This record gives sequence, structure tokens and C-alpha cells, in this order.
Amino acid sequence: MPELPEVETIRRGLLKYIVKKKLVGTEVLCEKSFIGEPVCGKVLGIRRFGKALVIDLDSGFSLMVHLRMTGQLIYDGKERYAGGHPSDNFVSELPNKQTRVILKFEDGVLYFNDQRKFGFIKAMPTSEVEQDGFIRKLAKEPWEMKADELYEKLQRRKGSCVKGVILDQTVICGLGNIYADEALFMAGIHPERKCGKVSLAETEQLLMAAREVMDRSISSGGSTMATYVKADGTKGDYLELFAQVFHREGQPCVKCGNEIKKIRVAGRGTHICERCQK
DNA sequence: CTAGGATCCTGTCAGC
DNA sequence: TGCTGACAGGATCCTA
Repeated sequence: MPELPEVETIRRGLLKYIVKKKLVGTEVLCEKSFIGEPVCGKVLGIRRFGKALVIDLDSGFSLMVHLRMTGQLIYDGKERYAGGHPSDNFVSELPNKQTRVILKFEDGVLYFNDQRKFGFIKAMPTSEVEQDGFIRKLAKEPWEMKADELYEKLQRRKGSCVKGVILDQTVICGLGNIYADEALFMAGIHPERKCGKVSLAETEQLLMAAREVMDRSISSGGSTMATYVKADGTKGDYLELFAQVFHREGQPCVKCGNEIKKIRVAGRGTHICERCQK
């Protein structure tokens, strides 16, 4: 679930709570959620590679965290900081039955919750992080990628629907289901369009749109976070304020008033305006 | 190599 | 109320 903007928001938020703090113990409640042997050490920093976070320790080890669909990181100390898949876990009593791993710091606890168990924390030597199979294959993020590079990649997969291809992190890194729909809408491209039928000019539009939707989300603290940490425990609905098509089926298109439709593309729920996207 | 579909897992919701 | 199937903000694996 969490896409690049949410993961980046968690990274920035967590820095304040765990950098220079010592990780002193690990409790693994679900075996498949923790790969490798638990490690200890003081936190030097937190890096992000696409949708994955890497917590570097002064012991020479690192923890790679991937939230996949339903992962959450919830730091609980003097105050609580939560991010990831939106749910009541952000404000409820922890640990609970979705808690998979507990990282114990000297003055707080970091819970890794994950309803569907697709996510994981992986311990490895810091020197091996960049050779990790997942990280090594990641493509550039939209801000670093040039339009002709993306265009060439799209042409290499000319028979596939463009949405499925831009969700592939080895093609372009960072987009997930929300921002793919939003970027395609902004660029006026139908998600079922074959990659071979996307022009260089449209690729440029798509790239700009991807940057814009994610920039906007990062600067507001991610689509699912910020509002969730409010003291009164109310659920945030930032997505509703910012999404033009995502989860807006049945509502009018913000550009033309036509009804937003929900279809299925590349196995994923997909939101479109049939008049604005061809 | 590409393209499409199944799969990992738990929970929720719509429909009967 | 209980059952069933569909679906979910991700990525990989398998098959053709």
C-alpha cells in the first residue's frame, strides 16, 4: 500500500525518534516477517530505496523494511509516530494480532504491523544493502529519469498496458496503484493504452505528472499519514482531498464532470475518466 | 525476452 | 445470522 511518498514521509518522521538511539532487542512474533538474524546497534541513519527503507546501525548491520500492501511502522515512546497502511492500529493498543516484529530501543518501541504478511524486515550487513536483489533491480525515480529513457522502456514492452508497466519498479521506481492512476489521469493517458501507442511527448507528460502527484503528496506528509496521528484519534482522509480519480468512482471528473469509472487493469482496481483519458 | 495470470495472507464488505 | 466470493495503495514466480 504505501507508495514512495508514504515511505519517504515515514523515513523523515522516524529520523527524529530513532537516529542516535540504540536498538537493544528484537521480538519476532511472525517468522516470515523477519529475514535473517536479529541485530543490535545505534541508528546512524535511515535510507530509502524506492518503497523500501533501510535503517543503518553502527554495528555494521542494516535493517531493510518493506511494507508491501499492509505494513505499518509505529513508533511508541514519549509520543507516537505512525505511518503506512491506514488503520486503527495507528491509535490502538499495541502490540496486537497484526504485530509481526517489535524493535526495542533504549527509550521506545518500533512496531512492525502487517495484516497480510506480505511485508518484511530483513537484517543484513550494511555493505551488502546495495547488492540486495530487490534494491539492485530498482529503476530510477521519476525525478532522475529522462523522458527518452522511459519512452525507450515503454517501447520495449509495446504490447502491454501502460499502467501495468509503470507499476513495475524495474521500469520506473516509486509509483503504486494510487499515483499510477493519478499520474495517468493528469497526463490524459488511458491505463489500458498499449505502451507502443504512447508517444514521446506523452511520456514526457506522464513523467511530469508522476513527479507532480508524488511531490504534492510528500510535501503534505503522504496520503495516509499526518492526520492519523492526531490526538483525538480521528481517521484522516487526506486521500479524499488530494485524489482526482483514486477511490472516486461514481463521482464527477474534476476536469470535465464526466462520471469516474472503476475498471480492472493488469489485475489492479483502476480509476479513470473515459472522456479525459484516451 | 515478453505477457498474463496465479500466488503469498488476513480482513472486510456486498450479496444472497 | 451465516456463508460466499471479490477485493485490497506490492512484488514475485510460473507458464506459454
